[in-house]
Amino acid sequence: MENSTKQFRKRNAILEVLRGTDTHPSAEMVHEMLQAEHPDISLATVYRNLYRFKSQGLIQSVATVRGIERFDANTDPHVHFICAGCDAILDLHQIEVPEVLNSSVEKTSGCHVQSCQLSFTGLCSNCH
Amino acid sequence: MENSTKQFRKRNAILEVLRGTDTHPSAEMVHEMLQAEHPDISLATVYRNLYRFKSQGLIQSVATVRGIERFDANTDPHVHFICAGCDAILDLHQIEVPEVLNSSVEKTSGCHVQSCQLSFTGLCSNCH
DNA sequence: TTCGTTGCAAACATTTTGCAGTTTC
DNA sequence: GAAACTGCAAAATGTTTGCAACGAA
Repeated sequence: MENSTKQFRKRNAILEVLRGTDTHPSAEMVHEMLQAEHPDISLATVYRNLYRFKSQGLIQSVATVRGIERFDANTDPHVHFICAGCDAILDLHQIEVPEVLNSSVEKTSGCHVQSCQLSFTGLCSNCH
Repeated sequence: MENSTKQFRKRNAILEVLRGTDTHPSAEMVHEMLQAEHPDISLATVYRNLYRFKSQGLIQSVATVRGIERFDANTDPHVHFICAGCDAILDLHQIEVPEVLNSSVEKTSGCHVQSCQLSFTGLCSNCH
């Protein structure tokens, strides 16, 4: 399977859009961002491939804002800020994800921890 | 406005259901939990009142699991565990919400922070 | 020819809304 | 009578799926 063949051009374009942005877009935003290069791409294809990438661990879903799922090709644990004004999702690379707590959670709860999400909500600099 | 009058019986019942559980139910779960006492309650009423409570700050939406919003009448900051197996949401009272980071986030990002959410994902004790 | 990918349209699930009927003040 | 709450059904929204067509192996 060679991923640069025509067969996978659209699939790759979707992944590249996600990898080339830090806006944590929704399926529809990805679709819009592809219009210039792939005006004939269907929203169903975007959804299908986002689902596939997520299953493969190539991307992650970082939040659901106003009922809309938002995606991120950066699967390293990192912190997010979600703006209640404009629905922007920003990366907060300065803040550390408290994964050190994972074992503490497992001990006190009996749960098996796979991941840890930390996010802040408020108004971004454009909205306040 | 007396909240025990007949006019508000259903509204209060919805809030009481939420206050009496720690299962972080969805709108439909709340609706089901009300069937015994209020078999004639409509799902629209549940949705309308959940929206109202949320606007009033009486409840909060803690997560969207498989596209379904989940609610919590406990609005104190606390940590959640979300089970990928059975979709249960558990409170992790032992772990502290790192709100101390709020000012640090504000300084480094220029955002105005209103709240901070920390959650862990994995498998609960019933699912592993 | 077999398999995988796509576009389109239909289906689906969750949530919201318009409206008429009822209760409260 | 005005305002608020509710049930019902319809609408709206985001997402998934069936199917036929096409392209690659």
